[in-house]
Amino acid sequence: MAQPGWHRQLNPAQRAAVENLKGPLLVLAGAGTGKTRVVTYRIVNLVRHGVPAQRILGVTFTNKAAKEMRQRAARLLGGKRNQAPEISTFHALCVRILRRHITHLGYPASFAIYDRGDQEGVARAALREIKIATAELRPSDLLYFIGQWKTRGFQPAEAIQEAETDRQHLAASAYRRYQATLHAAGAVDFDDLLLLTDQLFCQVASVRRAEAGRFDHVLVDEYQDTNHSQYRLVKALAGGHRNLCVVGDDDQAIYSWRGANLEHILRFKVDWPDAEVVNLEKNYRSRPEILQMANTLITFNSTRHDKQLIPIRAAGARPRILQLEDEVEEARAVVRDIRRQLALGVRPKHVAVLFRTNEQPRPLEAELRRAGVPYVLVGSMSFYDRREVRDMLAYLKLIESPTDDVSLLRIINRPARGISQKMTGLLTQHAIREGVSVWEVLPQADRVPGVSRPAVKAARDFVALTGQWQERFAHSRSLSGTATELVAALGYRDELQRTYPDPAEWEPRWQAVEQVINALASYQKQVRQPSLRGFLDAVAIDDRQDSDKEEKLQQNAIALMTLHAAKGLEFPHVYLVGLEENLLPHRKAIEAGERAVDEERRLCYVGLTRAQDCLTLSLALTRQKWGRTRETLPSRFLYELTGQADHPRAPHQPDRSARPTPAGAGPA
DNA sequence: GACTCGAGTCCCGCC
DNA sequence: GACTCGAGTC
Repeated sequence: MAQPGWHRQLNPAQRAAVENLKGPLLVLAGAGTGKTRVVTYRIVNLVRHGVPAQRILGVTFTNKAAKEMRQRAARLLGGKRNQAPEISTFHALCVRILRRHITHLGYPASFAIYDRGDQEGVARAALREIKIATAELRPSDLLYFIGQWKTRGFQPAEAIQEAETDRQHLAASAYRRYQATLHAAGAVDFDDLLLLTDQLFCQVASVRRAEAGRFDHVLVDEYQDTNHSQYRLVKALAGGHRNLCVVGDDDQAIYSWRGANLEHILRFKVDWPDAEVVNLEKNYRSRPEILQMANTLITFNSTRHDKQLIPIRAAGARPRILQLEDEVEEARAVVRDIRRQLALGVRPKHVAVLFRTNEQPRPLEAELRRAGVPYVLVGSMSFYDRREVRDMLAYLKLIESPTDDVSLLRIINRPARGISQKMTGLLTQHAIREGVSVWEVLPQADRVPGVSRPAVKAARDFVALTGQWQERFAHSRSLSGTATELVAALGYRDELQRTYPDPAEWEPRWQAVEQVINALASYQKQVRQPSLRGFLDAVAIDDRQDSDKEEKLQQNAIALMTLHAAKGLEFPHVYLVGLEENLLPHRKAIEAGERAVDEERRLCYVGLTRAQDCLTLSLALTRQKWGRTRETLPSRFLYELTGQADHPRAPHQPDRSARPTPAGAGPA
């Protein structure tokens, strides 16, 4: 068979990964070794060899990755829509599976998906119900514990067994309550999407067979980031045909804190003994000087597949290290340098500033604004946190799933309709006692002791109103049109104007409402069979149709983002700021011990390997922390990556008098 | 029950 | 520095 043109563009290792089509395959791909290209070409090659595209499943972790892969595959396959492979994130895949089969687990098919804000409400209520003072355990702490358990696959019963400290015991019993509340409300949280799908596959063999039977080939990107449930899902989906290809890099495992287990990629050969292994080491992205730093740094980690990134590109500039007085000076120096590059003709979109924590970009933003340099802060999802947006979504959620108590309680008196907090409290308590949702109590509010007559009427009116809009949405030909009518009928705009007389206050809030409707409009334009539930699912799993962030990234602007958000991306010019002890590696990681610091080192490694041509590292000698100026210490990673640390694993002795002279360090 | 005020704590990262 | 929480006050 004649080889298509792209075949010649692959090196032997890549070709092996693309051509070996049968059975399990592990592709260990370092940073910048053409991983995405290999996955996409492999899909294309499968289709060339007669596998129907829709029988191929590609799984990624982020929507961005899924979108990119989908677009590339479509381009190479000639873009026939009915010929598209199924490429989605783990979460999107699970939502689709659960929508079809979740009734087996006793949840309604119209289950709501709770986001972080909703979860906090449920957590708070759970703590209150079992009489745990928030001083002992705050809702956010509880959610942290629950997240830890869920991403490791623990049900409440197992969590109770597993609990050691007092706090863990409290949290474990609150977890049981929390889960019961979700179940009663017909709702699931984000982690449940994976957990329940796994549970479904275990308990209902016919469902597992049906879902696994939809595909002949499964490909998984970033396999080193799979958690317990994801690992089991992959096994369940690929166990029959065994045509499983996983791609990953153990040196880029940076998500253990959300349950990712490096073991999964390290033991792939044990799980699939007949697996072939392909190593991709040739790096097409970065200059050798950058790779040398990255290679040197990562050897300080002990548990890893021993491999090196081999540079393909010609020599370039040596990475620089800037040392500044404080974080404001650091921001100034970085922005000054960026402007210099821009003046030389570098395009803004080719520059990224990377940092460890979300408080770091503040001074950078200030400097960039002052300098008039266009920038985009990637990953801060403030829009969907806004009160007005959450109100609108709560209305839509309630219309879609009336048993969703969190949404109901959010808007039952917004705009004010005479159901006071006290009345709501009585209704909620009654619902808990009866073991039903608040929605079911409302029509019989008169039977609840203490509820006033006007409140009874208001409750009934509210039920009627919701029912009416359920009807209208059910028969709606334009979701955004109906939503516009809903907002008008609610008098939401008047309410905003009443609450915030100053136009500077209410206008942006009103615009937020309009943006929800815009998002709905763009959703129904993009999807073949739009539904309210489909829109809410997309919003919940972050598959934002209006994703203006991404548009901005395409636009010509400097990208500001965390190291975690930068994974998978590349830029000609990269600035990695804040290379200080307690920041990178983060204080919490240092306290947690060596393994956690290893993950920080991988995080730093991810940052270094984002750079194609120019890499600049920086640190500040002092930094504001909680309102006080504190002295900092240079990051141990600076000593390691410049080859100034003893090897391997020299005990790190932070010492201000023995400041490193990291090559090229000095004021800008 | 709504309010102020001071103490104590603090967000590391995200689908 | 910003935020939450609980004590204390009206």
